[in-house]
Amino acid sequence: MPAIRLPDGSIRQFDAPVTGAALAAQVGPGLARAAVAMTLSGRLVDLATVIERDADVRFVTRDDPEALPLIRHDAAHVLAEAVQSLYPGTQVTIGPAIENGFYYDFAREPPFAPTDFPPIEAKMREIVAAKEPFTCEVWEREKAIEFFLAKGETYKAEILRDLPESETITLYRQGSWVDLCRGPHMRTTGDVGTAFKLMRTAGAYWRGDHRNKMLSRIYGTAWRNQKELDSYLAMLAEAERRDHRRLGREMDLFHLQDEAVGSVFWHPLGWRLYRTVESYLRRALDADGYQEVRTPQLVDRSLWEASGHWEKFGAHMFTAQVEDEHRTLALKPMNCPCHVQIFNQRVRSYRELPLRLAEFGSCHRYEPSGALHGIMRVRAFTQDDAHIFCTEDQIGAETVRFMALLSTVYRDLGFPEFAVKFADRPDMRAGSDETWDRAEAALREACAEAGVAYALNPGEGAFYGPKLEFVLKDAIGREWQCGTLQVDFVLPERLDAEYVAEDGRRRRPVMLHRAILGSFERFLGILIEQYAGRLPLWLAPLQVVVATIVSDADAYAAKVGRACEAAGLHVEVDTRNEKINAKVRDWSLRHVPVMLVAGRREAEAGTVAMRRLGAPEQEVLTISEAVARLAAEATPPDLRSKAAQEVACA
RNA sequence: GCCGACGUAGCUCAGCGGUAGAGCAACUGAUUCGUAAUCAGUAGGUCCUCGGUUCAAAUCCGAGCGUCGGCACCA
Repeated sequence: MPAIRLPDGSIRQFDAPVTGAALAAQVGPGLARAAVAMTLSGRLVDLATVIERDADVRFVTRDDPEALPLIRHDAAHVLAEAVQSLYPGTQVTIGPAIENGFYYDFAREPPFAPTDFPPIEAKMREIVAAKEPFTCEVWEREKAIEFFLAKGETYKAEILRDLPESETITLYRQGSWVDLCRGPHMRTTGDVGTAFKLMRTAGAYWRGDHRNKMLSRIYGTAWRNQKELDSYLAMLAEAERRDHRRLGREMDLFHLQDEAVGSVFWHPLGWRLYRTVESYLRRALDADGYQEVRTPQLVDRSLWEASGHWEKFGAHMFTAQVEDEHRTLALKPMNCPCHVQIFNQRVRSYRELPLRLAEFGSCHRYEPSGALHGIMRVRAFTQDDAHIFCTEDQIGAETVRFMALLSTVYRDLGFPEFAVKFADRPDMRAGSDETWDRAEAALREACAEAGVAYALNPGEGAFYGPKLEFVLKDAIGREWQCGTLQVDFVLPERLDAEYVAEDGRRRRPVMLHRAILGSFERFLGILIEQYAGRLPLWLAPLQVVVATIVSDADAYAAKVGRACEAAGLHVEVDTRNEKINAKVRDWSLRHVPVMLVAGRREAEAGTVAMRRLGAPEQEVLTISEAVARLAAEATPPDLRSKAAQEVACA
């Protein structure tokens, strides 16, 4: 007979098995009203679950953060019921809770459009108001298949057929509507509440496979209360203002146009930002034992065939024919094979390892049209690429070293936090299973040595080796792989790289492919969004605007501008015949971090009124004080300690 | 590539069969002003492209291109 321990440590003894709901009622009427689910020895289950034996039980109320996935999953069921009652003949497939909401994939021709949302949402609210109880039923597989087939639900039948033998098959009923579902659910559809909203439609392949039929997906968002929903929607609106495509235009950084799809036109200010990051990174690589190289843009197809890229990615490579030579050249889609060519130019000794070859390599890939996204997914981009040729037992030390470098760079550029994923062998791959076992084990051990915690990303490795992915998020929380570290035993073999070992025998080196930013284009897009355009002074391409209040101060403002320039600051002098209000507004909209205002008073006193972007207050300083302060702040982080030392010595 | 939405002035958008519109930006003039929009005037458009329907197309239809949101892809 169950003895049930509650979170406060108290133990309740029962003579017979008891449901969670009954237990809650016994604990107190308030809890019975608030509880929507419970954890039974750590597992989240329905309140209706019968507790048969001794267990730890904790109730989840609707206000708990843990209730959010339940609200969202229940909302997906309510959506499906609403859709099937309004559009008979629509088949249901799957409908999970996701971050911020839920979706449901339906099979229907024609697919749903946002114009269908008002009636669907209205129906959903009816279903919620009806407070239909969720009840769980255990079915036999064959019966369940028959049941769904009889309803014309072929997708559900297919899911059922593919469920492992061991799986208990459960159906959840809400009112007259039934769905195959693993659960858990809350008590009734009423627990979903009213803080939900259908957001958008999308096409999605059945089982995520492009060879399958495309289903019609409806995305929704759902929250515990209206306040949470409102703040989520406000966050999305705010994120729109941070969009790098919008900021790129507002700050005059870059543009894209139809004649060069997927290629960036960098404007002067954007290119300055690019160069600031590039210079910073080049200093970091120079200091960390890398040797920078430069390799060709156009390379004969035979090299790509040898590396295996032609077979796997040939269709996504830009090629060029040379008329009087019988050759096909490809614009390089990546740099690895070229770096191996440099390695292979002479006999290498083990003494040279690890050999780190770096390149800011300009690459072209014919990306599928639907993949393009602003400057974050483009067809022409520049990787901050490097390949480390080393021995198998140097992998750990190189990983430790790389993690230190990457962490420093990310921190300096404003990303103290980042996610790490471990992507292991994909279905389509080069190299034997034994090779993959070794490569994956080596990378796992290297992670342990470097103290890297990661999430698994199964089957997502490169075709030649497992990889770590360093993931950053954009303004609305979409994840982008930026940095990477890949362990490769395959390409050295295919491209016949070797070195002479201590014992005089020839050996294959291991190749570590690694990038920190990934591509400048993507990283700068994320950087712009991360800072919402308000870049720290050292990164801002236009750092200071000197603005006059009256034209009598024009000559003085020019002098202030020259002082800034002399200190290496990127400055512009605004002597337009506009009110200071208008100038402040104009430059604020362009996210210029500092304004130095010069009116009659400042011109007479030899001072400037310094104003930070977005801050209402000002500080009056002498020219030299203002410039010295700004110049110090505009020093890149890696040069700061050095600059401080020089000051100390002087 | 697939599903859907969208494509009108530099930007944001209105117009949805009958001679292309607004606000902001730009340009010109006046104004010399104290920290997020001074006033007035001027100029600016193969209405994405091609084809079709029609007396007449920005508007209706078709195809293409591009962008956006997803899916798939991402060396």
